[in-house]
Amino acid sequence: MSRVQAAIDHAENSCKSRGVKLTNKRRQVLSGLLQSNKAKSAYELADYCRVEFGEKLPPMSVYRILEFLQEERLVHKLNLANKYIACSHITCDHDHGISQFLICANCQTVKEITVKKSTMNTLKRSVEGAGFDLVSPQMELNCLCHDCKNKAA
Amino acid sequence: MSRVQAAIDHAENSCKSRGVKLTNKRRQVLSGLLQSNKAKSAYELADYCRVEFGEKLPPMSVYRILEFLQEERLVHKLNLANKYIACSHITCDHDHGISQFLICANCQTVKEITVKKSTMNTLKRSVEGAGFDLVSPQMELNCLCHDCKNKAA
DNA sequence: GAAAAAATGATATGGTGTATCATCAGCAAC
DNA sequence: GTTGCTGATGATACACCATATCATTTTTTC
Repeated sequence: MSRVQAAIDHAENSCKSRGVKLTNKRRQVLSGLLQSNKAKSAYELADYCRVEFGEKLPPMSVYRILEFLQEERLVHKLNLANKYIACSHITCDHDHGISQFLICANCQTVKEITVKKSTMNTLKRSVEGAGFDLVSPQMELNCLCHDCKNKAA
Repeated sequence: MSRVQAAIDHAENSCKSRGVKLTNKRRQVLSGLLQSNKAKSAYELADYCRVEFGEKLPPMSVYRILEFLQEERLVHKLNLANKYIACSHITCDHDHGISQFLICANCQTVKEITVKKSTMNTLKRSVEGAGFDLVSPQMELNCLCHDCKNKAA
């Protein structure tokens, strides 16, 4: 079974146990995100569903579906790029920690890494010292992946 | 002399020594950013100039001016909010270090803090371990300032 | 199978940003 | 001083991301 199929199956179970439905369109959008490790925009996902499944899916619906998938913690929104990506921990059962996203500014490849609690605590203290609280510990970092770096050289 | 005026004078000198011109409109846009500690969009700055100076300033020009101000390191773009803010180190002569921006998700107030080199190096190593390079060490953190936190409570 | 709820479609619109071409202001050289 | 160059600004059009609103379809529930 493919990695994508495994993740979708897992998402299916997760939704069932939470009493919500992973409909066909939702599954299609999710598969569009799983099928690559690049961040995709809502409009790109609409295109993907049209091309791949012959479904006409208006952008509005994609946004609603993405919102649903975020609530179910299956998808992250990358505010830095206005794009979306599948959570890399879909197939984990345990609640995962704090995510940082490394976004390649050239090819949009995204890698999700987790931070050490101690580093996060240091950061939190420093933010609170400045009179602020972290709303979301999610950090997005503008990067260049080594593939693109090598091609550029 | 006001804090804003001092910063503008300093920017004026800096531009002169770099052989570029801080024109009237550029000065107005910069003052719009200096005059508050909130991040502002290009369109908000256009409005500010219209109201404050009676200048009709098309958004296009604002973007060009912001680009110029960024090149002169007088202004930062906050990609997380699609807004702009004056560099808090305009009046420093020395080259300043790595900036983190704490952005209040509620009121848009921004605080620019600098990170310890050691923390940044830890982060850099962890990013490189994942096969990426940091393009810009600028980090933007989604926060809630204590003012807004207290009001909400 | 009718009423209620959830999901999706259709249309319009707003915010951010860029591409392109035209115009204007300052300044150098003659 | 006017010709021509360069940098700065204006005007128009458009692309992309996102939301508001109302209509329609599908699914549950009783």
